[in-house]
Amino acid sequence: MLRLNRQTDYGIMILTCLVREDDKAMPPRLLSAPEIATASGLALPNVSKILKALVRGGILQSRRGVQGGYQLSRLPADISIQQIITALDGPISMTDCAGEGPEQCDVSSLCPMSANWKYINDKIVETLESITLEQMAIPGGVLAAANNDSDSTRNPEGE
Amino acid sequence: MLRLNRQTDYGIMILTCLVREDDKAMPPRLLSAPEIATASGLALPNVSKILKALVRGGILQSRRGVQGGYQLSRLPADISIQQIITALDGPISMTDCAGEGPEQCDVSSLCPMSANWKYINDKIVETLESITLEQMAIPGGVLAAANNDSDSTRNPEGE
DNA sequence: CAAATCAGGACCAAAGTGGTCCCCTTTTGG
DNA sequence: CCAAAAGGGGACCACTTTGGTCCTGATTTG
Repeated sequence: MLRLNRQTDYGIMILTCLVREDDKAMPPRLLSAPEIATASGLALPNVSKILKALVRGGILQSRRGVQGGYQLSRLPADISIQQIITALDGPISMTDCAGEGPEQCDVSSLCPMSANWKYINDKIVETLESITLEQMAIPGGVLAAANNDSDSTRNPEGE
Repeated sequence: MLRLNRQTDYGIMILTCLVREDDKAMPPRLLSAPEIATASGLALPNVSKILKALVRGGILQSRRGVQGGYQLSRLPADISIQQIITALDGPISMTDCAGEGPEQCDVSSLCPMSANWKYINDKIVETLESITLEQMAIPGGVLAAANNDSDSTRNPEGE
């Protein structure tokens, strides 16, 4: 089915919640895990686990202690879906052939597909890299961006 | 990791073997499961399972009985990677949101992402639909096709 | 009728995923 | 200086999925 795992799905949902919260409170403040759990409607332990992974992946910044919490480490327009998927699900690699490492197929003599898989993999990464969290956070945002600017993948100053 | 399962990987490998065998024996003959297992270097029971699924998915045709076997049901240029993946791994659907059925997110009120996911999903299906088995069967075939036919080529210095 | 061959599905071990919990460190404020 | 509020890092386990094999039945040929 080529499905990304539920943690990743939730993670993107959580991040879109953060974007909307930031829009509300313009001097963006830190949100604690319990607050984010409430806002997203998900269970706290799970939300907490996902938030930690997003920090490790460089998507979020955190502060400990009383009044601590999480915030985006970059503008929503500078965070791609690809980066989020990589943070929560590891690097995209459709097959072993398509991966980065030295893990060759053991049947590489029979397999002329390696370069082809790499190309396909790159194409998909490219697609996911071109979608930003900012677009994802508004209904129809991805489609609108695709219509407005069908050539270049990123627009300099959003909206 | 967004990886397709091993059956699918093997399936595509098997099909590229079939393409090459067809090229050898120009009046394309039926190949039995044991022959295909030998040609592909995979274990017979597993190859057999995959071949059956490919028949069910309309990629292969089969004939039973003595001298029976399998052959492609269309020309390699008319079989897309997308069709093969669908036959072996079900329809592509990155998230529940992106699926076809009436399976709405239960939190759809909080979730403006549904249309966005569908768009992303379509984009990936489109990519995989544009790659043919014929291209996949020759080393560098996909890249060559992409260079020749630059319908929507991205920046060459993209990397 | 026997042999070859595909069809369908049962079955099980192994791996992966999802979700929760625990204990530790950091920070703030009385 | 200590207690409370928060995040950090894993361990842990139940559940599902996947990978692979095998068995039984249906077709076809000679």
